[in-house]
Amino acid sequence: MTKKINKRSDCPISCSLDIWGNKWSLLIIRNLMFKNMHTYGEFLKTPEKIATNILADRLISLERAGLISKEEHPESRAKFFYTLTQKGIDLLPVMVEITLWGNKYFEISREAKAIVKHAKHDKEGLINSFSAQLKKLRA
Amino acid sequence: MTKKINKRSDCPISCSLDIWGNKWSLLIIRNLMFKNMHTYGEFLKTPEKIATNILADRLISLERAGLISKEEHPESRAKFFYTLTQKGIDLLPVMVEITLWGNKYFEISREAKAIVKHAKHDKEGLINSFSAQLKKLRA
DNA sequence: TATATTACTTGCAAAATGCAAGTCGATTTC
DNA sequence: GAAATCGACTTGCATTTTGCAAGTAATATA
Repeated sequence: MTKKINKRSDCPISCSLDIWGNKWSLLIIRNLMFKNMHTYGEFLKTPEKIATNILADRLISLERAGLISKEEHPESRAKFFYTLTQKGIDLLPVMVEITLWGNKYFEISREAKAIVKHAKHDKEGLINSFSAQLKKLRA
Repeated sequence: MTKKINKRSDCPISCSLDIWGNKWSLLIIRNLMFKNMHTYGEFLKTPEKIATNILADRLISLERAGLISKEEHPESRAKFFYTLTQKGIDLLPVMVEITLWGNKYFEISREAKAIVKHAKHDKEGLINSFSAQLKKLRA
């Protein structure tokens, strides 16, 4: 397991990276935030193909950092239901800006373009609407 | 040297992380963007203490990705002068949102708080003013 | 009761990161 | 103008992180 996070400095960017500055954490956040995915199995099936041990590790560290929460699945006791905490939901502006930047410099999927379009037209509205939806999941 | 980047998917977030989704790249961008640092030696002296070989590696990969540019130093032929390209400057909104998120969840430096204050008061103005300044450096 | 799902764990290989020391050309000092 | 210093790396090796493949254990389904 990845060992405890030690802050490198008191810079907000450095502190943020200490938590989610790696190849996979923000993709898990993305799945929870924009793709309506909530289970281990769904995260595994993603096109980026995260390795199962890494996924397990990242889920623990994101939970420890307070960005996500692991709860009983409403429909099956064989699964768990992961959601974003408020701290995780608060990454929405970051995720939207990354999406806009990525859109400017890469060929991206139709699905992502829909979010880009919404963001360009009404960024605040997009963030508020996703934020409201995500909060509903945390009953 | 880190090997060639291979895109994991056509998701803008995934593509972005393929370029700068690691512990150090955004800190180098931060140094160029907010701290008026432009040389190898300045990057090394940062409180986060990047290892010299990693710094060299990240500089090459950021340059290859088109986010930074390495030029002659205006004052000495013993140094090089690194600047952000437009692609790098375009990360300003991402960096500002990360800073705001970091501010919400960590104890941060006075210096960073000044940027936070400016961003909260007039985000667009902050971005435009930094953007203009950074462009001037690219003569 | 047998097979399949789901969420992991484990063992090992490969890649990335980190540390300390060394190189090499440009500048500064004596 | 030779010697020391500076600045930007490179190199070798240890540690940590990531990745792959296979296995396990608790539900759930047939």
